[in-house]
Amino acid sequence: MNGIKCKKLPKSFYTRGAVTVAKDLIGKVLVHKFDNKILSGIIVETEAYTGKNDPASHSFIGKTKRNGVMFEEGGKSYVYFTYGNHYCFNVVTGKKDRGNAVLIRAVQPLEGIDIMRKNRGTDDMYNLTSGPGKLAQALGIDKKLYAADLTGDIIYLTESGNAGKIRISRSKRIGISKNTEKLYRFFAKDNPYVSKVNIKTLLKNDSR
DNA sequence: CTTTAGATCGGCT
DNA sequence: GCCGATCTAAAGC
Repeated sequence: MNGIKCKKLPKSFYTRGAVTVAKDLIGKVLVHKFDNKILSGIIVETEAYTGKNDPASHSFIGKTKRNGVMFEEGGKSYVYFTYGNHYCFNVVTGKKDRGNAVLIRAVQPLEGIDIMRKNRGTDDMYNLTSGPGKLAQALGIDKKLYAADLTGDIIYLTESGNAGKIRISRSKRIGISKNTEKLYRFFAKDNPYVSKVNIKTLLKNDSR
């Protein structure tokens, strides 16, 4: 039972382009009902991936078994497993067959913080959800949520009361090697729960 | 404090 | 076989 304004985001929120949705997602709340408990966090960092125009996107190469849900209409979840250890959570956006998605890179823990600590095996608040692999682990997100309906009751996103107060910055994306010039990363300025970025990562993208 | 290397596995270029 | 929309631990300065 989350107190204040918790209006679920409608389907129409998701059927727009990935870049627009990525920006609008900053300050929204990600909710997962896990083991009959509510786990939630305020989204503070996202990245847009725009399908066939975007060599960095998983959907760039066309539809495969792995990325299939990216080609559905916006409003589903795309969860993928990478580097042998990590799940990452994405929101599918745009119209059918566009292959657009937004990677949720960091959230600020809101509800169920004790469970998140247990899931992550640390008590450090700033290390619970400050990265795409970390937040998936903290919120208990895995392959079972692949293609889940984001307007359903298991995993969904809501409005929050104070979204208007957040200042949004943008930058190049992190951890990719193609199409690195695009400013498709959005994050809440000066928020300590944003993923820790080594300046050199951005410089490295820059110089090559 | 900064930097590097290793872990680890599913999907495919 | 190869590589990745990452994270962590441990070595280096």
